[in-house]
Amino acid sequence: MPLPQTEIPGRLQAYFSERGIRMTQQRRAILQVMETASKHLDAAQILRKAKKIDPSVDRSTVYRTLKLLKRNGLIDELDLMHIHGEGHYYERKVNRDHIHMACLRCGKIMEFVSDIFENLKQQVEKDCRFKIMVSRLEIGGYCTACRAQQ
Amino acid sequence: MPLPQTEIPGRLQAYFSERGIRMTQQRRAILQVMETASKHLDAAQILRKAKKIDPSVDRSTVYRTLKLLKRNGLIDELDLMHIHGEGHYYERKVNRDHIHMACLRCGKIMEFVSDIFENLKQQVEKDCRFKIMVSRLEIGGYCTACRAQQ
DNA sequence: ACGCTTATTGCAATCCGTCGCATCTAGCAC
DNA sequence: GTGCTAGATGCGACGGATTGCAATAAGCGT
Ligand SMILES: [Mn+2]
Ligand SMILES: [Mn+2]
Ligand SMILES: [Zn+2]
Ligand SMILES: [Zn+2]
Repeated sequence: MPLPQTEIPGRLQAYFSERGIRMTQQRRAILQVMETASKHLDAAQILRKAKKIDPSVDRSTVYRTLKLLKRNGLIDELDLMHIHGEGHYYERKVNRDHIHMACLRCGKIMEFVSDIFENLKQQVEKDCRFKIMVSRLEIGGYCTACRAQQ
Repeated sequence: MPLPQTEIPGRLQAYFSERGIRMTQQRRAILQVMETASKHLDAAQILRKAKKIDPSVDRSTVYRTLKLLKRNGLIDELDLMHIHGEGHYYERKVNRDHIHMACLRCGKIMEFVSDIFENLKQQVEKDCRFKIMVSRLEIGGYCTACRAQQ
């Protein structure tokens, strides 16, 4: 216990303690990784980063914690159109939903916020009488640069 | 060779011969499964069904053929919000794109066709100057029935 | 501070998808 | 029909993700 772990708990840790979800050294490490990630980490990257904080973190704990975060709507799970293999990517859920676009040629990932997307979700809730908890729109295609060079 | 295999080739088989893609006994079986599927089969189900038509079909051939079909835009790959495990589901691509909704409580999968979805894709193509090849909108939440019984 | 209870963890076994390689076969030229 | 050749297949090995289980530790009551 080198440092007082309670300072700057971060939003994810705060959510855990509010909800009475048990906090462990391993979870603290994984949460910190997710909090500070610039974006779109896969499980292997998360494990590697978490091990740097707490070397005892095991692969299975990473998966279990990701599942927990997902269940609580704190992270989103993405395929990114499986551009780089079959695995999944994770990112901290932010205020506004965004669309992910993946270029099938150069592999670049782009994000896009759209009011029409919000309208669409409202339509689904109304017309299908379906209460939306999580949504994911992924698009594969060709980015401007790649279209230019054919 | 009990039956003449060339009759009623089906659209997928037709596409293959038009494009000069080699047709094998194993592919014929897998394509037949995809053609006749009512919907949303995972790889294990596809393998089992294909084996009934041609017992020699191997797991790896199923995956390789699914990848081929995907590359050619003939099938869509879905997560269905990972309601039943982490695997993927496959369905024959039809004329109009549709949204998939998965009930987090009863597991029911619903489909929905929406003009607003089409508008949204047009917006992405225009505003992001991105050429869309494939898109996938999946929504998790609660269906009418499950909302009723809370 | 200490002990109790129960959720969480690491580990090993297992399951599922992928890949390299030797063999086989579809499709074509004759 | 026969033989040729590139492409496809089955098989086995591999690597990533999941799960059961015994050991561990978080958090609470005292
Ligand atoms: Mn996926
Ligand atoms: Mn569908
Ligand atoms: Zn690109
Ligand atoms: Zn339901």
